[in-house]
Amino acid sequence: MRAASRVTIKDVADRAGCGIATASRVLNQSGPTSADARERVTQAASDLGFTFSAIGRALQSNRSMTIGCLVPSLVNPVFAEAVQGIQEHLFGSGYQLLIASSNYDGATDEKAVENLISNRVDGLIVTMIAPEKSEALAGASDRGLPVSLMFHDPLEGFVTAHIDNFEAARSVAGRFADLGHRRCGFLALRFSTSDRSRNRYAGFHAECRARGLGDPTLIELTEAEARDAAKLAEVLADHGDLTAIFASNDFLAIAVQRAAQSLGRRIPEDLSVVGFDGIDVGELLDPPLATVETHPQAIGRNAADALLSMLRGEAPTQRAPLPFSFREGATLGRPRARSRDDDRVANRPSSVPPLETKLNQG
Amino acid sequence: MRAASRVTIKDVADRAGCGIATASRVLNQSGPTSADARERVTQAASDLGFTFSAIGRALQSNRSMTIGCLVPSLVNPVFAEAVQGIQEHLFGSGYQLLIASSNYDGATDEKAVENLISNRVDGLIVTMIAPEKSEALAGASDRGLPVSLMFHDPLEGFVTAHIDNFEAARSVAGRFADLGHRRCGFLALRFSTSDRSRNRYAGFHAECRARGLGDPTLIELTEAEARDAAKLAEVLADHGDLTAIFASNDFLAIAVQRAAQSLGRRIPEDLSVVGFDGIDVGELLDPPLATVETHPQAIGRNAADALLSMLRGEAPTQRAPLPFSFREGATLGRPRARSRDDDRVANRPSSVPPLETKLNQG
DNA sequence: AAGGGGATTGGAAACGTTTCCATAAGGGAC
DNA sequence: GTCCCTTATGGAAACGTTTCCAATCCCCTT
Repeated sequence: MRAASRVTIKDVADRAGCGIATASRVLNQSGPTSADARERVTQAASDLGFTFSAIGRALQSNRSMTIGCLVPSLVNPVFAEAVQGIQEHLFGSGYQLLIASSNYDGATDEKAVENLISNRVDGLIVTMIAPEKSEALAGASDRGLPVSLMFHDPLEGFVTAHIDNFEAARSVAGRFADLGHRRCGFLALRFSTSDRSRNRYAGFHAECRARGLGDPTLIELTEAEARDAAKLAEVLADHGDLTAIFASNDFLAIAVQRAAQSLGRRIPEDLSVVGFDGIDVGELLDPPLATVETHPQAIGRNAADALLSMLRGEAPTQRAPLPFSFREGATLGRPRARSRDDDRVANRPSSVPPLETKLNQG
Repeated sequence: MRAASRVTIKDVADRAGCGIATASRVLNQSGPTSADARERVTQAASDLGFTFSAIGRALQSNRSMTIGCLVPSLVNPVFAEAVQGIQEHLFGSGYQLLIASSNYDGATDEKAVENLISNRVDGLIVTMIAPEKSEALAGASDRGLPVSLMFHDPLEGFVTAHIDNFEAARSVAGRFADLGHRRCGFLALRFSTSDRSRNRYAGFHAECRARGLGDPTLIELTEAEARDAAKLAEVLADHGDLTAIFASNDFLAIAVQRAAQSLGRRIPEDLSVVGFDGIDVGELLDPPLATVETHPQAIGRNAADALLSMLRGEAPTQRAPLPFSFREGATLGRPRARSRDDDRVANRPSSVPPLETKLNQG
């Protein structure tokens, strides 16, 4: 089948009875041409159904008009939406999107970046396991390839589209404190490989301290624990003293919510749960998940926008973090009134009545 | 910044003190070379950090090693997962994924395909609004470009990775009939532009008839109605006689579920709801959504696999539809026994106190 | 009428590969 | 010692563009 190999500009020129250069000028409107030539060339091009070969162009211009994008997985709606945001922002810019995913694997990550680079992308938009350790990424950036990060906190030498994880997490701790929670937990998956997760913990931790709650309990989950409701319930049971849990993402929060319910703990009466990301599903749950709402599509757009500006030759400038907001949901409430043996647990000053704080805020 | 423009194979050859051809042969292990030459060339290549230019290769081999993929939107997890499936199947094959999305717009669709084609992709994997009407797609296929469809039902001249929408929908109608439902509705969004939706309706309709239920009510929603809970509730109220609704996808089903609940109709006692796709969220709802469970990632893998086989030169062969299964959930039940004033109930069931619903839920 | 200038035009180089083909070198057999 | 064959090697073409530059053509000015 593979019929008449693609029609090239030479075919067009031949049919129009002119030189290649003229055909190129007409088709690109890139130089002086006579009305006559324009007529013949356009006619010939449409007769033949000619389209430019992006490859020929890329070779000669040394620009592929292609942008490489790497995310951990498209199954996670956060990343899928971000890519969609990039996609939409790029539409009409002439740039195409080459995409790769790593499945949260650091080695695949590195290889994928190398792949993208050897495809001669004009720029990169990535979310990696460890951008700060990627030699491929550093090398690319050093050689002048524009790079835009997504979700990562600011990193020396790169521009990133992100939300302020530290601040966002602080605000959650603040709410916990306002409501009178004293013993809070931070739940993380892949803690060691996610700068976002670590920064969220840092912010959460800082604010807990600042509000006199003492250090929150850091609970690191294995993949297995996160996936298996029974195991997660065990973990939860081990931390029965906690009255509020901040999960480093919504999926974890949802898992916690379900595991807790399966243990017979009511939410939020017995346990408050707050997630992070603000995926749509959260709102459909019963009770709806309280979470830090972010806008992945905006992150994608932002990253794409930053990259395009670099591609235009402008100096890379880090932009302000994107806004986040708190989605109230219904999984966050006051801790149950303490029983008498409460102080047994409390090694923290219980001097500040939660109610007061609350009032101050209003 | 844009430092020392990329190192080419010529640079490697120069440094190794040999000709370009030899360098190429060494690096590709594509011909006879002396141990000596091998040594010098590999050394030079690694010294210089050489990588092949995919563009140069593409130009000369007339193969871009790139596959174009078009889906309506990555925000819909069904498509995002399918793309992830493609992605994973392609990893290691040497092919890269160029991706585009149309936002459910037929014109964008067509343009996107043209874009991909002018990027000289070696093959296409697409889900379009109207593949049967796309000139770009037909043209590409005619010229011998391998094309793999996803989700679409079999279409003359193309290979598709799909599930049997007709059969799947029939099975839903069968369940409705088994449970004693007599008046069923089919809820669709973008009915006119979705062959999947139409085929599902066809199957549903056929089985309803076969089981003596009479024709199901076809309810076509506008985007606005689907998005706005209040409007959807109105629509639902207008069809108060229905005891079971089959929604053409899970998001619609979820919306129906919520709208019905807001009207005070209990699910499944007052209304049975079944969705389609089997997105994960459905299981988290209360009650969990009954749905036709499909596996988008498998569809993506399948499409990619079919495409790769065509790229290997094998004749395109349509494969069997992928399996689907029924996820029981808890939104499907027997219709309520009819009361005498049944027909009156149709509009505004204010008879049911919301509290009751609430209690039943606990 | 000749020269000059602007508007068009086409040849050819360059971009980075692969690969065909011819050449060179080395070794074994006569 | 010659010849032939095998093994290595490098030059050059081709892939589809864009663009520099020189050439041509026309028309206008002097």
